[in-house]
Amino acid sequence: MVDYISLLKQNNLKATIQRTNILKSINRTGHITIDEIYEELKIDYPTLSLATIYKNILLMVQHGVIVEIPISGEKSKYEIKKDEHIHLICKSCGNIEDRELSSCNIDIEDFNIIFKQINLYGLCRNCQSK
Amino acid sequence: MVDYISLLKQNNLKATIQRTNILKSINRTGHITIDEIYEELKIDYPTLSLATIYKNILLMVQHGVIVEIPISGEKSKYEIKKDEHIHLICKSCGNIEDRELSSCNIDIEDFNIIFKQINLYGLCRNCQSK
DNA sequence: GTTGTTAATAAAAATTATTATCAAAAAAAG
DNA sequence: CTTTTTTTGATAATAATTTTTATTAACAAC
Ligand SMILES: [Mn+2]
Ligand SMILES: [Mn+2]
Ligand SMILES: [Zn+2]
Ligand SMILES: [Zn+2]
Repeated sequence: MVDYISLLKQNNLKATIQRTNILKSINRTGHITIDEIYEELKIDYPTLSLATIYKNILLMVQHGVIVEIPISGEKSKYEIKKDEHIHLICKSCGNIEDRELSSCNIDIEDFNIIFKQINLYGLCRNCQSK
Repeated sequence: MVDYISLLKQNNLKATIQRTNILKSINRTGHITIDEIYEELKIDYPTLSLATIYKNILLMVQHGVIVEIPISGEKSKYEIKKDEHIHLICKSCGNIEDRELSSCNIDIEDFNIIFKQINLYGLCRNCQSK
């Protein structure tokens, strides 16, 4: 279990109940859209405003707590910031799986890389056997 | 110079003046947003409708003429579909540069890759020396 | 405990982005 | 040339996102 309060404080953000709940949703699913967070949280927390989620997602991205994963043809998903890794995105079931970045050696000249975003689209193991 | 008429026909799309102009904009800039296409084309072609651009961009993506490049924190750009390559995206000047995919060896098990999307964010040569 | 100060939230409004509708124009087929 | 099909432009409708405003929560000073 992750300590969202410390995580937020480490990144100079106050640990409000809204923020910790957003992080809980993100962490539970691994990768999730803003709409999905809203749908999920408003069950237990009906007064929560969608605008608050947008605002806090943006804030937490800016403060490096979470990262955006833009996806071709659909809405961005968000995940807790962690060691760099790549995404295997299944075109059939939509599942997103994390994999080691080490399976991908990159050698670029004349460019100072700050961060990498590697999405591989295809069929997951499950969907291959159907 | 690219033959947009053949390109469209090869992909079972009729070569309208709107479509060839959209492709011309995309090709001239390499990578461009929908808004930028509209701003650019309406100078020479004031009656062109933004809805027509949205409609044709979607259609040309579906027919494999162009591809969407989703980018963290900003609007998607589009480019002519060509051999797979990676993108070097400068966080300072915003420039997008194509590079060979060969500089990146990928070795994944249990996943059937259909296509790859590799964006490297950082500083381009120009912006490094500032 | 009350006040003042600040920050965060919820609700509402405004703005922006995207998609749908449909008549007119253009292109293709016959 | 006439009919049929496709595409476009204009506009309306919807959806997504941002901004504004009013309310509430937190908390230290009095
Ligand atoms: Mn991930
Ligand atoms: Mn490119
Ligand atoms: Zn799958
Ligand atoms: Zn640059």
